[in-house]
Amino acid sequence: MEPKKTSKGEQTRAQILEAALDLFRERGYEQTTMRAIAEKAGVAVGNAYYYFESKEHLIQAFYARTHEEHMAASREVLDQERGLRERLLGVMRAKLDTIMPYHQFAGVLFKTAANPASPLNPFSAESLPVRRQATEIFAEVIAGSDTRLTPELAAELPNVLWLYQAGVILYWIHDSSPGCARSYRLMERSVKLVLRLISLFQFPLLRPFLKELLTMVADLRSEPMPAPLPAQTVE
Amino acid sequence: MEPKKTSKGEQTRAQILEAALDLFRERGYEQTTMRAIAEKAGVAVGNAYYYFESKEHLIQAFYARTHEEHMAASREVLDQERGLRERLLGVMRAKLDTIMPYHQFAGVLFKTAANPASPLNPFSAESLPVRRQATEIFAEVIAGSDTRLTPELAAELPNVLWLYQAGVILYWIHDSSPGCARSYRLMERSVKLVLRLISLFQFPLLRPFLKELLTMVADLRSEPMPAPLPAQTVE
DNA sequence: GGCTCTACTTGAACGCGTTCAAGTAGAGCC
DNA sequence: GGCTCTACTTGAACGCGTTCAAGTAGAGCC
Repeated sequence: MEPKKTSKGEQTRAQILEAALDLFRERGYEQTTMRAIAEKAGVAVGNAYYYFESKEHLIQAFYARTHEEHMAASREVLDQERGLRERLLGVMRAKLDTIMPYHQFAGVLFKTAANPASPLNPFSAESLPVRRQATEIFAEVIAGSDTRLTPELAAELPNVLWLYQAGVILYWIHDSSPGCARSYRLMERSVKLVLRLISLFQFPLLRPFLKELLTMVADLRSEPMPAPLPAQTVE
Repeated sequence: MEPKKTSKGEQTRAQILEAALDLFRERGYEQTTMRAIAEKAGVAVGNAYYYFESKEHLIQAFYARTHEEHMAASREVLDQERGLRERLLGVMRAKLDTIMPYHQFAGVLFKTAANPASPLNPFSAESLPVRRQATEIFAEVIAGSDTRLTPELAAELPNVLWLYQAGVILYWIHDSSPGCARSYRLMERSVKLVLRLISLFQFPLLRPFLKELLTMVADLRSEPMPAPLPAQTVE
């Protein structure tokens, strides 16, 4: 639409981003300097800051990339499978598969992502859109399956599953078994447990318990996580 | 025992640490420079590095301090109460109470603690002693209570409770409600749920489920979390 | 009193993320 | 062709964590 305004800038932006991601892959995040990125991209250091607020913000691009890959991979699974088990398992496996190539710098990613003041923080307002999208995948896992759930459970479950997924990723980040085999095992076994839990909760006996759990979760989510503390500045 | 060897050095070390903690409280972690710490302590910058490997390592001291306070506070509760509910609630409340004064720089704490390559990481080999101690508190919560649990559950539950506690702290870190009221509410409500879960698991109906859950948890814990990835250097 | 050894201490210098004042190049208008 | 405006670009400089070569002071020994 406005090719004049963007084309040149967009190109520079892309050059910087590619240079950054290449170098991150090659030698890791910490070992990559902004000077090196600028040099590889053929621009001045200052220019990188014209396009990206900070070194951390360069990660956000990579983040988005992974997310999109996962969405695509999930779509395939969800178009194929009808069983709740297969759908959940497929989506979870797709997630691990997508992030596997980046395992070596997962730590840094997580470190910045975990900072409450960071825009990369998955609970932050800035990443709400991505979080919502990710939750929607789980909503689809449930909605498109041949298993019928009580409405209350179906309403809150996607958020719980998103949290569950975050837990698995947390384990994965710390996992250095070959090929992250332990993470895959955790994922498979815990999916089974999650499904058992879900079917258990259909028992009337457990209804009051489920109800309390769900209202708690919903209540805690109700007020969106507030903005980063003003006192705390990101470095 | 060796007062000669240590006294002078220990004193300098203490000076630096106090200066650091004071400044952290006053203006936060990021805003405090090593130069400022050194100046306040009346030593040269380089000297601070003789006693502490890095700025991050200064946090570890604070970490240890909090942990000890919590142990003391828990002991009081555990000496008083016999009910499982009261004991767990008391220990969890003590935890929040202990860390509350440091809420403002919890973010930074967590950020470094979350880095798999950091010595502060609660899963790291370096913090195993503290983790074990913390888990032992939960073991005592159970052992000293008037509630009888199946041996398998009693064996694995402390670890699960430690993880549960970590989850609550994670929420607290991101909580900016006044006085962290939401965190306290989460804690109280989730303790109730945990207790219900525990009693639910005494039903024979749920035994196989419990068994699978426990073997999974035990299995994942069995191999200790390996050393930090070699590729990943801490900045 | 001098020698040696060890535990501590210094501060200049380095590397790197980030900022900012000073450009520059092209588009649009006259 | 010149004027102006905007989008982009530059690289020197700053601040801060960290390192390191060069001390220094006291203890123990002769």
